[in-house]
Amino acid sequence: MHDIKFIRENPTQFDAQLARRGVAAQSTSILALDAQRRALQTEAQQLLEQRNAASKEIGAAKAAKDEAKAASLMATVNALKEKLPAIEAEERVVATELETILSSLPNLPAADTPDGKDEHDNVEILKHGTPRVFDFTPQPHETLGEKLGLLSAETAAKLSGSRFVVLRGALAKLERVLAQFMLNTLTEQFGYEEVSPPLLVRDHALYGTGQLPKFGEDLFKTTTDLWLIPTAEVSLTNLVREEILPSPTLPLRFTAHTPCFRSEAGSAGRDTTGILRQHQFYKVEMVSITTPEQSVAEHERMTTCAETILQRLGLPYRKVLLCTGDMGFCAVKTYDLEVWVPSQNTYREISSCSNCGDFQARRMNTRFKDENGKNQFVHTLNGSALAVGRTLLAIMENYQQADGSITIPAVLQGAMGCDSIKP
RNA sequence: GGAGAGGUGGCCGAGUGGUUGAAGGCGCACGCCUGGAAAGUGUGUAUACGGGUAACCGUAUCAAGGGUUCGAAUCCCUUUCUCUCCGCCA
Repeated sequence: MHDIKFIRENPTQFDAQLARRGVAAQSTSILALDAQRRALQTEAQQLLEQRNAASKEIGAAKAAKDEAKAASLMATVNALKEKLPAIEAEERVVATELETILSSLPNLPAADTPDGKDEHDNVEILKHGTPRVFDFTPQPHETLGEKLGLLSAETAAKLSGSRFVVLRGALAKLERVLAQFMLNTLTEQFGYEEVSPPLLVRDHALYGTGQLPKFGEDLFKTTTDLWLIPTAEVSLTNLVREEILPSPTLPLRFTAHTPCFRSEAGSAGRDTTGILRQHQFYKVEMVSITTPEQSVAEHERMTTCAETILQRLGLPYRKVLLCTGDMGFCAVKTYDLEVWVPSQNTYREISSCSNCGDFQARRMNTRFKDENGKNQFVHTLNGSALAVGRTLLAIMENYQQADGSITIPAVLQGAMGCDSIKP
């Protein structure tokens, strides 16, 4: 949600920033609506002021048993009341219109977010690790999994249709062990609080984190009007909705391991095999709630947390700064981490860490008390550490052997109780 | 799912139609008192929006949204949340 005061004071800058995201100039129409709304509000308030004053006098007159005076005052108030409803109704209409526009515009990009049209204009920050040179043709993970008899899209399709898989045995365990490793790293070394949140949420929670009202078609909705979360970002960020936090408690750092549910409307035909793009997948999510001063540093820290996990798993990755055209709706600035996928001979997204500034905080009405005792909106950040399914896939492919077995990364061998998954 | 009771300021709590943004208490801030502290004592202590250069003024807010009324924390309706009992249940 945008700050109408900011738009009033910086209309040109507002339009210029939106233009960087490919959105047409809005400030003129927004400010016209805003002016109209304020004029109507003032008018309505003046009428109410008169009504309130007269009503008080009626009370006094009645107390003094001056019925004649009371009756004449009532008549004047009745006259005022004829005008009021129309003005109030008009104000509501204008306010709703303004709200609709403001809530459907994406956040303004940070100064250091590069301009660009789509993912091709993203800027690579670094590469970590060297993709392994295979002395055989690396197999895609779904082939490896099927040959091991531990992964089946066909079986899942019988239950649930496309974009689901069934994992079994050592692969199912590896998925669990991976999530555990991620959670332990975040809680034991990086100060995150582990949370087990609801997976079903109301629409106002999704509005708070920006999925609604614009992106409802990407979500699954239940028959009781609850929605399945597309990411734990929704649950974790909304933990502080409508709260006024004491500033010494910031930053708050939450992590959760949850299933995520996405309809993948609009991605028909893309990544149709394997576990890269599923209707349901596990993800370990990080969310930070900070002051405005803290958020830039927190964003770097958060991204480092995700990188640390990739490094410990020995997975080659690159870090990319998203351009304005590829960034999510709420984000000011986003780093993506892309893991090396041998079968595709390319890097694929495995984590996305975003600073949302006060954009979600405005929607959730989450504030903190600053040193002067003033309420200010917090900044919110979220990132994956990591998408568990994609990490599993990356391990399978990067650690595969010529015989179709999969070596277990050293940090997981203890928890797995073995050093490889063999046919 | 059935029956009932409730949701008032940072917290507790009064208040069933008329200067109630809301008594009283706690907490907090500042002052007095004190050698210092405690106790005591005085004053102050919400948020949002609109108007105004400003001091300040206005409007709204007693879970949320509607309604009745000249006037609603108080009456009515809807929604929501909490609690108790019963039923069902991992």
